Amino acid sequence: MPRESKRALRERANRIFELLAEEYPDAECALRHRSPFELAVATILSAQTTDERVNMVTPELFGRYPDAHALAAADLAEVEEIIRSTGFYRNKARNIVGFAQALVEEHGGEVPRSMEALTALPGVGRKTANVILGNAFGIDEGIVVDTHVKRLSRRLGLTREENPEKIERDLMVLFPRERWTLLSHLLIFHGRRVCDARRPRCEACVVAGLCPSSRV
DNA sequence: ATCCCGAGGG
DNA sequence: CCCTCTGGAT
Repeated sequence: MPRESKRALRERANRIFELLAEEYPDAECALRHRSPFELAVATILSAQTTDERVNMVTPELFGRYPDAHALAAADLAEVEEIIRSTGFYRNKARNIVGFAQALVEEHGGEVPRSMEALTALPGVGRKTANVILGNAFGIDEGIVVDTHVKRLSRRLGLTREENPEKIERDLMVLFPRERWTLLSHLLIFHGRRVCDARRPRCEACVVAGLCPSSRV
């Protein structure tokens, strides 16, 4: 069995992207809020939880603290109480209030638009910054390689690498830049709902026909 | 029992 | 590099 050509691989990869985008039309806006501020805060809260859980607390959170100035002056204990169900709530409360304070003090209350400025802010690492840049500003800086993206990329035969940075490079070559951000969301959605670590449900998978690991 | 759209700190 | 922080889903 001959190895798949680069061209064939790229075509298969982008066909997978299109099928997943069709399957999960709301993947890109699951965390999209009214302003970059809301999106950034919601993204910080989303660490180690689901979008659904974050979306349950954001109405109350942004009802009380509609902008960076309000959140910067918030009472920590109150914020903790509101976001409790998202997990890591003490860290996250400290982070989003500190984030708001940094926005006010260093960026005039606005969310900055560069990877460097974002990752300098409390609670924002590379992954969170990537999501903020992609969803709030349409800037595709890179691909977030979390455990889902890693697992699915390998199962789908998009990479043979193990190292997340090498996986990211392979994916960046395979997909046009304007698909980088959405790709992460699609693989994460699919990883949670269908292609999980324990028992992948190939019979319910829309890209099973394009997947070398599929059992069907 | 185990895993998760992570970041910060020792 | 390894640890901690948390709740919820499965």
